[in-house]
Amino acid sequence: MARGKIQIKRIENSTNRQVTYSKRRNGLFKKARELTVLCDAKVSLIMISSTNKVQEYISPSAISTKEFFDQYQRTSGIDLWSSPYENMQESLKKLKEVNRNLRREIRQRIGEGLNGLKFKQICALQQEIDESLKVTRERRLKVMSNQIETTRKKVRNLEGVNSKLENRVVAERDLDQEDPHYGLVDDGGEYGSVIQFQQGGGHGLFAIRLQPNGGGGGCCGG
Amino acid sequence: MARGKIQIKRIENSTNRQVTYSKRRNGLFKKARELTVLCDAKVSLIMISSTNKVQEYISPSAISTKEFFDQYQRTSGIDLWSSPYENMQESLKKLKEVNRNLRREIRQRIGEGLNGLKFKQICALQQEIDESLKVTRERRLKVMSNQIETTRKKVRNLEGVNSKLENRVVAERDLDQEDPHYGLVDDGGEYGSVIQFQQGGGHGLFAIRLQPNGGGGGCCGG
DNA sequence: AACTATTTATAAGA
DNA sequence: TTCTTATAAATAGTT
Repeated sequence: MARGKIQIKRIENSTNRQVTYSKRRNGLFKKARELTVLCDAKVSLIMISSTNKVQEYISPSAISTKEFFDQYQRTSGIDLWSSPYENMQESLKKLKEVNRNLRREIRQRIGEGLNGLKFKQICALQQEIDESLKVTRERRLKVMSNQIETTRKKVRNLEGVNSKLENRVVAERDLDQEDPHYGLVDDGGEYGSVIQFQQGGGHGLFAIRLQPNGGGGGCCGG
Repeated sequence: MARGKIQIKRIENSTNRQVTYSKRRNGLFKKARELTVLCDAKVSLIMISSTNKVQEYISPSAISTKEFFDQYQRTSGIDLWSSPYENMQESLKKLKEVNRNLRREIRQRIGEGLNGLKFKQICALQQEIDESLKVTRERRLKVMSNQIETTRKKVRNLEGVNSKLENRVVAERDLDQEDPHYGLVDDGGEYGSVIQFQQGGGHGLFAIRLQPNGGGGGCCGG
């Protein structure tokens, strides 16, 4: 199905046959796994190569172990059943093979081969991200505290200026009896908590209130 | 694998799941058949849909094997599992036990029993959280926008008051030649972006800048 | 074991 | 279910 269409008939070249078997076997296993997950189905897939190597996939939810082994035995290679001893030896071999496969699947699930993305790495990365989020949050806390302090100073300064100006005006008013009624417009604002942002970008500016314990900000908190 | 990539996870919509099962089942059967022919392999493929319909493919050679083995058992009457090779039986038992454990581990990794917490549930919960985070974020955006606008008005008001007061003072200065040097202290602050918080508590106040795309907030993105 | 030009499989929509 | 079709995946032949 690539670099040329092929006829579906036995591949005569042994090496090619082996290679193709290996590739397609993996493809088939993958498809079986996907079907299992996507469609909530149970799948049992057993393959025996022309060199008599057995590999199988069984969806985790599939059948009971006993049923599986019964089926497994029934579909196993024939000429190996000539005696109870050989039968057992073969069973051992196959069980070992199954074990290998199961282990591989676990490895894959843990992520040692899953699409090159290692689950553990992802976990580690997640932790790193969480950590740096924490650091960033604390740094932001500091910066913001400074900004708050700076702004408070500015506000105090501004209020001071206002006050002086007002005094000046009041003094003047006292002199010429006019009543300009200038003053601070107070609609409940608390200038002690004004925050000054000195940012250039046109990005959305946001404010959130952190919980007293300093929690907030994070997510998926661990 | 078409008209869009899909995640390999259970298809929640029942109809879609059925359709996909049907399509992929056929695909899998076809692949199994091809493998059988191309590589001279034996394949047993059994699928049980989520509606408990069973369908299977067994390569012709495997069928003969199966038949042969069934026949062998029927005619010989030999119980393959009660031979004199107890040590082997023991090994088999142990391997079965290991297999069971491995299977359980796989099931757990898939999430069907992980500490009573179902992985799927966790995923769903995560999505819910993400959704509500989004809603909350948008609501916050609105509130904050209002606060920003309110504050801008206040600042404009304050600036207007200052300006008038200054004019008054300048006019007065012009009259009496004094030089009080009053004025707005400007150390780079941009009053157009001042935000006024009208909150009572003594909690830490925080500001974060949202990304333009409104992304942020999410984590563990799936 | 990689690469890549092709062929297949298939998701979404009818 | 089946058909269509744009797109994702699988893989045959090659290195």
